[in-house]
Amino acid sequence: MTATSGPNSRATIEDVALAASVSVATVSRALRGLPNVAESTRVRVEQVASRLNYHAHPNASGLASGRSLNIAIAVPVLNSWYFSEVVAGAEAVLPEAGYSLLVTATSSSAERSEFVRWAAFSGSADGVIMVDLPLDSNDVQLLSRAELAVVTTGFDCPEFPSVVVDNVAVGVLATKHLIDRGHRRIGILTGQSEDPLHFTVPSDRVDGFKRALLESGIDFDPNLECTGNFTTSGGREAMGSLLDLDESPTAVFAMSDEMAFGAIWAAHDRGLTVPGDLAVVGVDDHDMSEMLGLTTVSQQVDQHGVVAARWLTDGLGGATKASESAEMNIELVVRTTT
Amino acid sequence: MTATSGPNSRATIEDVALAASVSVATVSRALRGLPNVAESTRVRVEQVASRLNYHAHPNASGLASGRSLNIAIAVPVLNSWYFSEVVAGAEAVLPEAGYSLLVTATSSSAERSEFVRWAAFSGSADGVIMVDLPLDSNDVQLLSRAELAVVTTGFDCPEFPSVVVDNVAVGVLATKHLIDRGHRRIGILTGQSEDPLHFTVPSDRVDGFKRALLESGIDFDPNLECTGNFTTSGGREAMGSLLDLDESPTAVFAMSDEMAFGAIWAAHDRGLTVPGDLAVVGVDDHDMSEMLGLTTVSQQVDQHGVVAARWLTDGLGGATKASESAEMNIELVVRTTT
DNA sequence: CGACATCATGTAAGCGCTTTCAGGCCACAT
DNA sequence: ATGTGGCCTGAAAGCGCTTACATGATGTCG
Repeated sequence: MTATSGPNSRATIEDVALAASVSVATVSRALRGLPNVAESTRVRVEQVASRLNYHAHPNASGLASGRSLNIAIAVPVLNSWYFSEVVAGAEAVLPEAGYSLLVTATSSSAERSEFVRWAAFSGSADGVIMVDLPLDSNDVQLLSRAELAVVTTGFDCPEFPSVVVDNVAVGVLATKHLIDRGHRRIGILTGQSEDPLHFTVPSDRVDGFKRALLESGIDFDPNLECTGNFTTSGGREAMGSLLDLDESPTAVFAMSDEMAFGAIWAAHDRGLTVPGDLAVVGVDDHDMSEMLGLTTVSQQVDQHGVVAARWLTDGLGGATKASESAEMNIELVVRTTT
Repeated sequence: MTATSGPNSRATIEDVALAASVSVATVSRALRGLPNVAESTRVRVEQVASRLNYHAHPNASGLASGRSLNIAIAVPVLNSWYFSEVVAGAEAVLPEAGYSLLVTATSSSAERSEFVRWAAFSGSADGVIMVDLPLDSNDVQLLSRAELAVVTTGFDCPEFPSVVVDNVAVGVLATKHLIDRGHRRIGILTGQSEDPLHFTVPSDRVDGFKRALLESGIDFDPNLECTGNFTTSGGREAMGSLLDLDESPTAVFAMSDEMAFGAIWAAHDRGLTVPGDLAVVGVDDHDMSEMLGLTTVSQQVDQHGVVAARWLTDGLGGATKASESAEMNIELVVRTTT
């Protein structure tokens, strides 16, 4: 049909220009809504482009303009409820701004650094969202030097805008709730004990836990702290070991709903009732929490992704803001496990 | 440091060439492991490249070579256990082959078509994985014409290699198990009743269900079929309506674990015990299924993503196979809900 | 010892866009 | 008429790579 190509090969801007009897420059301007194009010309070009199924080749336009129209998101793992919510949130808003989402899982510190180098030097993405992957100073340096927009989620990074939650407040809220219910011997299920990534969420929540105890005059008992790795099975094991203690807790603060599920499971394993023998409060408001009646500190996780992505696209659009940080809301949802 | 650029801007192949005292062509060849490069030269180039933090600009190399080194994956939604497993599986193997993953959620038929057009004409990706998104003939045509590798997952597409499960067998397996346990009045929780996408998984599983009943001489009762939309809350509602029937079922086949969770919930709502008053079998082997003791037909979902991705990268690597289809294993995992 | 592969390297022509720069055209004021 | 400015458009120079193709330097063999 067209002068230079059959229907099989992709139409180029030149095909469109030829068919519309204008120059490639005009096609480029018309299709991108740039000013200084006569309305009649624009319409004609758009019609031809659509007829030819023309899509600008991203590599070519990216090379010429220096922009890739990609946003890269890095998460520790993909197949976990929390991270897939964040990714889904980001994915939901990026297309509106014309961006695509490159997804990478970086489970180790080495992989994270490799990702940072790639993001900083390859030009694959115009912006980066780091989810729960604290950056070391080298990472920060590389990312700052690159002409790259960066937003972090789940941890505060002074150098970049961050989407965060007040995790101390999360710990306080959950723990106070248990104390209000009359509990004095309260266990806590944390994330990793030793964290090579220096992820502060667990320690902040522990701090909140301790603060709430302190304010109520309850001594913190280190024996009641146990690591559940943020997983259901980890929570089950951790809770199991707490329940097998001579003086086992009557309530537990699990710092993720998944660990809370494991805690409930461990209680059932031992014939204990929830909340009769063990009260449980989690964090997240996981899809399954309502069904299980789990009391939890809700954070709208997908919104973390949405906010991070918006921040990036807005910044890229021009209004590059200084590094602020957005604090997301939390809310105690009381159900039947407390 | 280098001749043409400070440490802030990305190093180009020319910087490397200059620093290594060779031509850009040699750098290109050396770094990509092409033949006809002296070993000493290759080593030197690699050292310089590494020192300069050089990464080939993907847009530039993509434009020149016609390859993008991206794989695009499209799923109906991202924040669902099933799809995040598939995506995670694909993401896990692509980096090995040098590919990045572009993730898109296309919840409607219009979005799916838009994705197909984009994939076929933009050149953003060298390959595409369509997950549970049946293609219409127009989609197939566009994708075939584009020089694009395509793999489908979750449905059989004669034109492209497909990663599938024998869903009739799934239905038979689950239903027979319930019949073997002595149940005669068995309900079924299906996906959407009307599916604009022509997604055959639900109907195949219903077929298996009916076949198993037939083989045991049990009449199929349409009143016992209800739609749960593959979600926990949908399953709860659907199961609720079945349990409120005059002649309610003593067992139910939920065609996803999430709906099965909802079914268990609905039983608890009414003070019924599982499996005493209601036996439940699901499909998937969701992370949470073990904890809830759910009997289920397991399919290694993440492997679907792995197989699809490998197929793509292998094919792209040269050995482009004809459109075969890989049938993934299923297995009944008996736990305490039956 | 000259002819001819063989290997290592360089030269240069694009890949399909964006963007700067330089007109051409027309309306309007002078 | 002449000048002036505002619009619209086209020509052309890259963006940073890959990849024929050309070239020189070796080595091999009759």
